Amino acid sequence: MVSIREVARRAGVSVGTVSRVMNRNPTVQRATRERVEAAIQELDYVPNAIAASLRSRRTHTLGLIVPDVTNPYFAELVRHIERAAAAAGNSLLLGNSDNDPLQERLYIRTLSTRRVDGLIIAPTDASALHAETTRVPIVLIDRPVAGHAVVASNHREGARQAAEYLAQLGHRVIACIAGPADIPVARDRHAGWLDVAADLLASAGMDPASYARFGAFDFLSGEEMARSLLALNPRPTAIVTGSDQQAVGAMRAAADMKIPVPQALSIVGFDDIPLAAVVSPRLTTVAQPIRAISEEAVSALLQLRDGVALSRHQPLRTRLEIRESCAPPAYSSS
Amino acid sequence: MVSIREVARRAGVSVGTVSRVMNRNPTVQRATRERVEAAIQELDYVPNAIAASLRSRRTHTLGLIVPDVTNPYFAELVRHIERAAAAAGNSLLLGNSDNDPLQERLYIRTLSTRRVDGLIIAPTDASALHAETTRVPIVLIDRPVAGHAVVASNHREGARQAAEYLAQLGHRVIACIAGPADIPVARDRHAGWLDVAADLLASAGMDPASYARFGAFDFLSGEEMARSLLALNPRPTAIVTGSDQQAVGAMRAAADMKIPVPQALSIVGFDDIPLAAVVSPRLTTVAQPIRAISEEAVSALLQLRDGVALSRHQPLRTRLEIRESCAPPAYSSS
DNA sequence: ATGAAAGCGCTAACAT
DNA sequence: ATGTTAGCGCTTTCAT
Repeated sequence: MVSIREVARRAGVSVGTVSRVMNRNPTVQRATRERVEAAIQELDYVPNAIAASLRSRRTHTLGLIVPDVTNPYFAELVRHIERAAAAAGNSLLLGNSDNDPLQERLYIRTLSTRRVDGLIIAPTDASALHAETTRVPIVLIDRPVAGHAVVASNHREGARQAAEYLAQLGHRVIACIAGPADIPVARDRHAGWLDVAADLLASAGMDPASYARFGAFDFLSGEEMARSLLALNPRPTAIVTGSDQQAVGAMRAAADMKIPVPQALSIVGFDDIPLAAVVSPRLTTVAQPIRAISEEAVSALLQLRDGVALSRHQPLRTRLEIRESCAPPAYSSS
Repeated sequence: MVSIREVARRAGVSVGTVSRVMNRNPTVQRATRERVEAAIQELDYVPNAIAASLRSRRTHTLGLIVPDVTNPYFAELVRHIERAAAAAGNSLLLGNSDNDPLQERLYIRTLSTRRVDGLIIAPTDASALHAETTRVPIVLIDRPVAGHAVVASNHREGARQAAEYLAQLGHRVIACIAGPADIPVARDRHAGWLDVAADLLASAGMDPASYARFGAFDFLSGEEMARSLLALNPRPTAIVTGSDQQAVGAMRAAADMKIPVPQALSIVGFDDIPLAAVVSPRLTTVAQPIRAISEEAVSALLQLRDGVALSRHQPLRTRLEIRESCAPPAYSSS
């Protein structure tokens, strides 16, 4: 593989000058620069970023750790973060924590070893971060952990929007399919549901807790929780879910139980992944500003890396995307 | 940041010995190794993989370039490849080509610069690979390009299975929703459909070409192509698609046009992503062995890196996953 | 505006 | 079994 020395020799300059050309140092004379560029072309020189990183202490590489790329929400996140990173001249090292704090910890180590310039993490569990005393700049996504910068949307407010919309439609028995009980994001959304549904349920003589389920964010789990909820008496006329995947799983359960959506059951999703707009009926859902989250996370990380003090982050606004999966309850008394 | 020298000093050994311990060189004595390990612990030493890579000429990093992580098929691929890479002690640098050959070429450059040990690419267009005279080992996924190793399933055979299944059910007017016309994978699947549908269509006096559409692999495109196909006279009673996403888009179009699936229209997907099993009706689809593909790609790449000559790859077998989205045609004459 | 040379933190070859 | 040391390919002072 051709090295910087050979380029220098060919262009008749010193290696320092070649380095300056590659780093766009404006002090090199135009003619010199052109000779060097020609030599680079002719030799098809592929600079060694490893050597550059060792010396400059910059890898121009960001690490991203997500629980599961297979979850469309995170897939969108990965895509936008990758794009933002690339736009700023950075590559992306990807880690899949599989919702396992141990894996997460392991990746933080591995990526630190690789000397990434910074880490973006959608954390699965606070402990991994708490224990880690790393010197790598970190920006969290979705979920705050004390002492770390975070970019997130207002999950509780989002779930509350969803529940309020259903209440306005006339629903009284509104159930909740939440994410894993140990994940704050899931708890926040559950809390948003409770803000609205607790009184409604209680005044009808029911225990709000019995109308909530906690489980994974995926299709299967959503389907199972819906089955359990739809077996309740009185049966809920509406369900607020913690993810679009759970919502689609719930639609599946309803179909199996011959409960028409939205005529006999209203369902609201969360995230607004592309799938939400194509299932039948089209899913009404709480849209997260995934792109804004991604871009803000990258720019915050880059600032951190450059030693800029971060201002406190404002939670980003969610937006209720109204489509077809909700309707007034069948026998609404209003 | 603490360096290997400090660890050596603390353990009372030379840096060479510390290096040996870290690289599991069996020649170090047990007692020595334990002293070194203790020092590593006490100092919370995070080795610098960049320096190690510069010297050893190994980055233990693989590059993966996919057209779009947001496509569930590729998301699954990323996940399995990441896992296989991690199991072999390698990290993963991810690039999203966005179906753009220029982007793809750019990523190949960037990752070469980063000195990845190898590259796994799901190519968008042959030209990017053909032009590139890189010295990095490359393994292709899904789609062959002359002169490169490839791991792929038998797309044509898969689509043929799907079409044959529909023919056996009694369908005669079987349409095709294909991927982009310039992508060989899409053409292969289209060819598999044609193998079965051409005669059927022709003997009924129709032009097979008018029952095929080419477009993107996503929901939206599938929906549009289905609309166009379902406006045909005679209307197709079945559709073979190029992806599960297109199939779900087609189901959406059918729902909008009040055409019940599978009673009046049968639909077969391709890939078998998790979504396929939860939509209503559950999607009958051609399953690709994503995990096998991923693992084989990684192990082939690792072998290439280590200078092992690769044996010719056998296309992997697809499997028709029969679920609920197909039925005999409504007015089957049989 | 450019050259010379030190050195980033490791590994690997060689020495003992 | 372990120490010593050159050097991986760059960037970055420091000279000039």
